[in-house]
Amino acid sequence: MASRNQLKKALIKEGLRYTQQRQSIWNEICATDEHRDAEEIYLSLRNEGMSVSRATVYRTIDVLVKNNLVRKLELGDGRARYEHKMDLEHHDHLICVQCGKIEEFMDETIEEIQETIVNDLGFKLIRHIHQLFVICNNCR
Amino acid sequence: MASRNQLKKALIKEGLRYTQQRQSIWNEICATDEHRDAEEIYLSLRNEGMSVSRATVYRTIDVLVKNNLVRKLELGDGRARYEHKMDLEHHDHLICVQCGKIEEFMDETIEEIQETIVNDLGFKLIRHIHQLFVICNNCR
DNA sequence: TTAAGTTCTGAGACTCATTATCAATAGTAT
DNA sequence: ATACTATTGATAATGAGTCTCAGAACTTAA
Repeated sequence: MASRNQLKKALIKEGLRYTQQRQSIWNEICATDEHRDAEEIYLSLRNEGMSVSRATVYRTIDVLVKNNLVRKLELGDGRARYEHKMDLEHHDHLICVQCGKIEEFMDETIEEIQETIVNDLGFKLIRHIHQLFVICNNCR
Repeated sequence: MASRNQLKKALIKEGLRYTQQRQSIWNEICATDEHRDAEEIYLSLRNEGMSVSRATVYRTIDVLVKNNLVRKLELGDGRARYEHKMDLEHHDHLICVQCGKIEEFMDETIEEIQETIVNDLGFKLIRHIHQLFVICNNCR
């Protein structure tokens, strides 16, 4: 469920107004656990009769990403996918190179090793991308 | 050093001809350990007086990537970077979000855990992307 | 509640990396 | 050489994402 408060908090923090379009876009992203691109999100909204423009979808997603309500996934195919961050635990992704299905994984040991690698170099870890491209069980 | 034989082998495998342009591009990519984008590689070639077109640079890089002579890096900023794979050991990347500097890392344990995760799901690991976005020691 | 000021929105123009097109050129085989 | 095939370069096209700007929708002050 999309939280109205989380959205409002983010908008206030950015000095932006609370609008119907912004709420709809946030709702739409929270409506599924799929990993959709901006166009898919836009078309879903249009199908539901919402009147929003592509520009507003992109603009709003930017705000949501910046405020940690949404995660942007770059899979290297030129279209970013988005997932809401309502469920709090961090995870990374498995992507089937045949059917495109995306699943999630999380390994505490990997997370720790990453930190160690970065700290040992005297760097500071900001974020990471860890994607496993696979052939899934349905496609073998 | 760019290996002429490796290139020729790849071209034969693909049913393609050995040409001066293709050799120059392969040479140029092997000339440094930097992580350059297609435009930078193209401009270096032009600066050295080679006559190649952007189109040929892109086309040749595709062949090199497909045949494992070159690795393509997608950093999420819309420009792919390329590195030759002359030195055989696998590695992943650290990218400074401030200055853009790219370094390499490798951790055997992470590699093993990845395999385990994928195998336990009954999938087959094809390739992976593991990028640590950091603030490097120069930028802190 | 109106006027004045501000922010949002939508439509479409624009950007920029990459890909496609196609005529001219170069390589290959007979 | 001749005929055939692949390659190249110039440029047009593509497509995801961003920018622009005029009109719409809020907000605030009077």
